[in-house]
Amino acid sequence: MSETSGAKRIRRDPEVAKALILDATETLMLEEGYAAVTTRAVAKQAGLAPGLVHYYYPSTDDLLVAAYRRTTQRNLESLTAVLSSEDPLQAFWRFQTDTPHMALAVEYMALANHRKAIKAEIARYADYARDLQAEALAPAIRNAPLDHEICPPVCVTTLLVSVARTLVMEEQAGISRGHAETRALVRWLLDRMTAPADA
Amino acid sequence: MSETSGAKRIRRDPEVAKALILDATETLMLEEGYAAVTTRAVAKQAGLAPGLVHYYYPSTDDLLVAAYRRTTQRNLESLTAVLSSEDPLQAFWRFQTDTPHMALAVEYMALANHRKAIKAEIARYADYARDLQAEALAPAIRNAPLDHEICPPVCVTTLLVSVARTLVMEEQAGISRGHAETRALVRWLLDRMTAPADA
DNA sequence: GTCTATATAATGATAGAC
DNA sequence: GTCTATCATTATATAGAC
Repeated sequence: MSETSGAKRIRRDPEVAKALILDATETLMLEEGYAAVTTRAVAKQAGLAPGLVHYYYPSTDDLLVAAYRRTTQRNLESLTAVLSSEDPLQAFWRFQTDTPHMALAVEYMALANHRKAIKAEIARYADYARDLQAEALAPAIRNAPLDHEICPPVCVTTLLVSVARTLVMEEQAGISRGHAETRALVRWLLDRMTAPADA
Repeated sequence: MSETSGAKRIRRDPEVAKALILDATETLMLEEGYAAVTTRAVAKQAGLAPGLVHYYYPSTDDLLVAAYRRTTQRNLESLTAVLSSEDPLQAFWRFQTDTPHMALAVEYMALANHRKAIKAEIARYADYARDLQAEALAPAIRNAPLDHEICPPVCVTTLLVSVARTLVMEEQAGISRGHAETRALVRWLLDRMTAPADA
């Protein structure tokens, strides 16, 4: 079929085209899951020709790794802002329970289990980020309900991320039992922990 | 190609064939993720012809729902055993941190986000199970470190499941930072909670 | 740099032989 | 009940025109 169905050829800055492709990849991962990230779907979502996706990202793994790295970069910037805010612990909780952010993180985690190229990338960043978070949040934990020996800062961040991840994952899956109570508990604990250390 | 490459036709009890198919589905989900559950892969794993899978489970959704229901049935039996054991809270934690069990649960959760037929099934069971767990574990929480008002039983089970899920998910993805400390903390808390109510 | 066209492989699902 | 053969669809990836 050689009917002139095609779109016009638009000359773009390579960085613009790549950004369009990565944006589309992210949208698809969020809305339909990582399995929906196919050459065609990405191209369609981005309004580009399928071939162009392969031009910039030869294989699907290349595309996914590039998308993950950009997300990581952005997350580190958000994290820096969070940790330098007035109430870092509360800001950290808000950041982790932000649905788009955490939902995307969950997709990448699921992806890590099944794409080796991504797995190494994810593990490296996750371990690094947890250390960074624990170190930076430590000063904000002024009034811990548990002894520092039994509950060091890395436990606090691990627990917060665990609960935030579960709340977001389950909400997306239509599960809500216990969520209101758990959110209330975390709010209560964070309020206590961030209160002046004299209660 | 009509070379006689084929396997012999073995007459089985339908229940046996179905069990083989569901076993293969579970194995694939655990080892390669839900995306690896294709008609052909399941048939190969089960040592059966691809056509037979569709004979029992016309569509892939039918297969996945059947597999999920069998898993659910087994989980409820395990849960009953856990809750009637000597130390239900500790047994519950061991059950939730059992890697194959939790890894499979995580795959189904990921699946729920992208297959509508499964989503309803999962949400229904998850909400039901959480209520069941909270109710049954309540008596075992003899010495809670936090007030019952701010941390009711449903919070305890939600938190335990959240942390167990994260530990298993992350370990599978090659992430380990903070895990040892968090496991130690949970052990410490569970020991306190299950101690005689007089400390 | 961008598009169309196509080679190749894998998928879900069905028809029909045994 | 089980298997083989096959169709229609969709995937990754590449070649080449513009």
